[in-house]
Amino acid sequence: MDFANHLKKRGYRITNAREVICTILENSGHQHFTVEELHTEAVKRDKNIDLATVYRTLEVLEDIDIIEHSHQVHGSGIFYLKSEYSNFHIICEICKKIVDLKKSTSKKINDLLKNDSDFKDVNNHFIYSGQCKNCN
Amino acid sequence: MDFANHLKKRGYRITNAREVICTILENSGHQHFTVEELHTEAVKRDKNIDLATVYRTLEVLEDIDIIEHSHQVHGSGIFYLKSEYSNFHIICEICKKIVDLKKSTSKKINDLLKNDSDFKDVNNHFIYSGQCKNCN
DNA sequence: TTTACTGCAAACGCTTTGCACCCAC
DNA sequence: GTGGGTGCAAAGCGTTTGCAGTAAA
Repeated sequence: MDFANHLKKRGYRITNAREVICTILENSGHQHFTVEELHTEAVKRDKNIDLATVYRTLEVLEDIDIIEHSHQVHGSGIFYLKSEYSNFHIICEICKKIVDLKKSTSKKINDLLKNDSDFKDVNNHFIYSGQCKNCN
Repeated sequence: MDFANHLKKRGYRITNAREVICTILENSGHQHFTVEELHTEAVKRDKNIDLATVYRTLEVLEDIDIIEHSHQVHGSGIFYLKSEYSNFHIICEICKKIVDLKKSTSKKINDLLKNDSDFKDVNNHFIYSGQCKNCN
């Protein structure tokens, strides 16, 4: 679970910005972050960390398979720890809570798409939205 | 099928820009357009039509339920005639062809999402992507 | 010492908006 | 005549990039 070490092993340098962002992610549980949120957290620990650096660090962490990102239909990208338990996500338009869908659901959706359209490697980098039970 | 008339009935004015865009859409079959593509077509018929006007006209046509739009994960929005036969769409990352998924598939996906997450009114305004059969 | 990484600022692509003029009604 | 619609230009938003300076190795 030492992300900085993963970076090192893969030939990336350990810098303060990267350590800060890794620490935030390591302690995040399985929270979903916008880049802004992550930047805000990072700045609390080092006020010089730039938004561009956050973007670049996230790109690196995605490259070494620590995190993944998805896109919302409206609004910014969402970053979170890569997990073997989930693929697809859904966000409540009202309370903004993000729910991870079960991997089995993701698989069923991919199968449906494949059978209907004959496409392969269907992209899952977007976030469904709707209204959750509590908001109805 | 007279979109300009629909506009009138709903209290919107008929302007040249609106007529031009309606004509393009009426003759489009069930093509999927980016705003750029639609603007390029519109300019062929009246070189003064502005991109902003295209956006505003599309908003109006969506309001009166003639068209719908979806978002790509990367790139611009896609506009098309509203249809009772399809909901979800998938685009080939390679050849850019857009395929309409069967409404039954859309429904099954919505049901899966609903059962897994307990969300309702699941958004379908995005476009899946993948690689189509011909491109593999 | 070397060059990967950084902060900063500017540019990106798509979309929306403010405004004064114009024309459909 | 009135105000809804327009073209134009500028700004918006999230993201990416160019660059010269900095610091990890």
